[in-house]
Amino acid sequence: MEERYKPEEIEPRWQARWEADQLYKAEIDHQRQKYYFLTMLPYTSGDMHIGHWFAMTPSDARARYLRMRGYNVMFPIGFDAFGLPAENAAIERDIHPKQWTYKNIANQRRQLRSMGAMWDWSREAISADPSYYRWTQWFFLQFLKNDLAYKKLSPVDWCPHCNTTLAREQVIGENRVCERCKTPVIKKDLDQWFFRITRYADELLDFSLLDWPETVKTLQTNWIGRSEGASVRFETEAGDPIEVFTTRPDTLWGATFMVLAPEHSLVEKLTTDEQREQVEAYIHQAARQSDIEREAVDKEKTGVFTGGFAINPVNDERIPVWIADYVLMTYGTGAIMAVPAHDQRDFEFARKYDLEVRPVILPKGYDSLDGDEMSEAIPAHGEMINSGPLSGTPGDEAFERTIDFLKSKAVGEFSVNYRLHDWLISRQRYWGAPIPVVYCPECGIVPVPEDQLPVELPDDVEWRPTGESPLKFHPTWKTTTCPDCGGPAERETDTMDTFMCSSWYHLRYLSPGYDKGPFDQREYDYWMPVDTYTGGVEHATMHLIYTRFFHKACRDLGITEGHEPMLQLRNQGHILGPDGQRMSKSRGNVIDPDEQVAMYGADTVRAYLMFGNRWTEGGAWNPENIQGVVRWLNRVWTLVYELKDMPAAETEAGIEREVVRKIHQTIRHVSNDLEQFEFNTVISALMELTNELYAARDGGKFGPAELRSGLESLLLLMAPEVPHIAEELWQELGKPYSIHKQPWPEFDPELAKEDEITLVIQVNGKVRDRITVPAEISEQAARQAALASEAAQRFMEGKEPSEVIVVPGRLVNIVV
RNA sequence: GGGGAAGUGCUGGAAUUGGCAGACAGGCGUGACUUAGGAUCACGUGCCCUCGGGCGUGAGGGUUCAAGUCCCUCCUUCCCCACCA
Repeated sequence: MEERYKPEEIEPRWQARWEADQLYKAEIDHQRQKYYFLTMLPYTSGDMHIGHWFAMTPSDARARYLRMRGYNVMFPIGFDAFGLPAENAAIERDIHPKQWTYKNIANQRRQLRSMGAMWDWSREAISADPSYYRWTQWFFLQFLKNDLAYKKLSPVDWCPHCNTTLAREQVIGENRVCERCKTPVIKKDLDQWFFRITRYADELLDFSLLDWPETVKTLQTNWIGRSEGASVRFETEAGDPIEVFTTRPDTLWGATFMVLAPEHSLVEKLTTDEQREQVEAYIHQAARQSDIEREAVDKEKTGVFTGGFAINPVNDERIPVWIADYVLMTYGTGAIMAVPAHDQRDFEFARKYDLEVRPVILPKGYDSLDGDEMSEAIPAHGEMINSGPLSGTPGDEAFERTIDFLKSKAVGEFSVNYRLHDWLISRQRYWGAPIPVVYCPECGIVPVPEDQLPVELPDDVEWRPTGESPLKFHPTWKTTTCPDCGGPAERETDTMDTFMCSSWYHLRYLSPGYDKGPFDQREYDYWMPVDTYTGGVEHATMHLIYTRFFHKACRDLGITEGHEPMLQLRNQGHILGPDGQRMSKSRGNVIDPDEQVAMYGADTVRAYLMFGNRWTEGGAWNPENIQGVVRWLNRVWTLVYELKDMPAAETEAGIEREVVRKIHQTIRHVSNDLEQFEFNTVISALMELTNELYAARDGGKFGPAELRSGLESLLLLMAPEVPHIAEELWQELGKPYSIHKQPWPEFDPELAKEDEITLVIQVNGKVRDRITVPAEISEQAARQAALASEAAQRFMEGKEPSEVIVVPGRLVNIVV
């Protein structure tokens, strides 16, 4: 047996053995407590970089630890394979998206295998496989059947030259031009599919069942953006209702004008002939500008008077109606009542266009307010003034009393508004799951019957850019017959948002080959919900909201059980390039895991990723610091091989006790830190134990038998983090295969206990002395020992202590 | 503008959650050993000092016997969202 540590020799060997033995296959076992450990699946737009390893290998270590603790752990993996980046990359390289994607999958699979993780490959799922997206389509049909999916007109960014929809990232620069042909992009209304996620907005705000990071909960809460207020019906002079949402109904009497979004449907009708030219010019410009460079924080408010007027329902006052781009069609109703005295945006607008500012709230500290004199809006709450019958209402009753007033006059009521919109799932793209619907001139929208799923994506399409959606362009694909009447019909040519595929992949892992449903109920009953989910925080508001919605919607359809799909969530940070910048090919700072594994071995890379940065923080990849891990593993390796040649020796009782103590302290340390996702201190604790074993050996008083037992404990604690070397050395010590089937070492608090401690002696909070005392020292004895300290006495300068604080086992502070 | 996270040696980072600041590593320095290896091993390494000690966790203030940790004000960096009515 070669004695040098050669990871390139041992790692592939053990990986092959583990796989041949199906060591990590997760099967239902009702005798054991299950643990579903999920890590976000990779997207297949290229090769993996070290950031994937940073996300996955610590998760693997924790999953392995739980397995050794006796849990029946499922740790599955798959590929998120549909979507626009794949399609674009394919176009760039002039290769079919499918071919390109599956080529990437093959390489990613190889890369993932080289990690030595405990993936259960028998549960692999790929979202672009027909056997997978058949069920993505099936979920769509369930939503459609139960009124959770609907169609409506919605604007998209459109390139008039390429004649195609553009995704947000394909619209570039301040002038918003098409990334391909540089033509200015326009908005175009298309009939698209939506999911009613807003129906679940309130439930999604409830995180009581979740052990999730506060940051993610806050991000989701803000994203959903619930605000309470009133919905109030204004009317145009012609009698058309203009519905308005306001969080400040108490300021209704101060509404001196209204503002509509330029896209609002009533603009056309309200606009008078004199104003028409100006209004149309503004609308045209706003359509181009509405999304431009929003970073321009203090952008000056602009707008145009329509010439039309509306009636304020609380006082029947006639107020002018303007349009302005600071009112968004996508929030609320696309129309606001403007109260310049109490809203800063309205105030700026009013001053600019010389509109009336009328104070109707008198906050504490003000005797009176004069609209002409004000220099900014006063948003504070307070007593209502100039408010007709409600004048004099105190601030804390203003909201409710106004609502009551609105109800009594039947012009408004309490209302809740959300920032969250319904989920637009239509994509005018090729590389996605086709939406399983046909359009029949006789029967309208007809769902494809479930027994005809999947609606397969054709391979023989022109996927190079032609100005048409590839599915529309296909000569025959969209031509079909109506499932209802049998007449000629056309297929929907849009595909589904790829977030739809990833909203339920954790369910497909349960039974990836199952063909009677999206998952096998037996597997669901045993494994679900996901116990731990790990991945990047960048998914906080998209994927992680969608998957929660998906689960809740499916629960209401009787498909899933429980209220949440993933109980515990932990996010890792990002690994940056050695230059501290985000890794990118153009910067040339990408760290390729293949190269690192070839250079150092997978175990070293794994351990370094855990050791080098805090997992939740990430940081720059430092090519020097990895040497510490290289040396550590070499030292462990050397120590195991040195054992063979060690002369027999008696171990001194004290030494053995010390090592055993260190082992048990390390068990506690490593166990706690793995539970807490604090991987850097896991590795440092293992290094400390290694150093302790070396020190004991070097003392010459540590016999081979004791060293062997110390090493066995060390290897067991190393098994989750560095699985290959642990397995190899475990075998070298003559222990039975596999170390990964061994139970986690038991922690014994008695054995971890220190006999002696260093008692810190402070005078007035400053450390003056340290003495070694028995660990069990009484408070009284500690106090006496401290007062007896010469150093302490010197600093007490003969004064009497006014107070002596004893922290048992730690320190004594003498206050004089 | 709103929200979130974080500021500790030359670097990555520890600190039992209010109790010895700098564990464990990297780097650097000095030395040992050399058939030179991706070496290895030993010792040292926050700053200042009159060698008693003094000062030190972004800045300033506060609470406390005791603050990296708690409170207030401010500064800096990174991330997310952005006219939210």
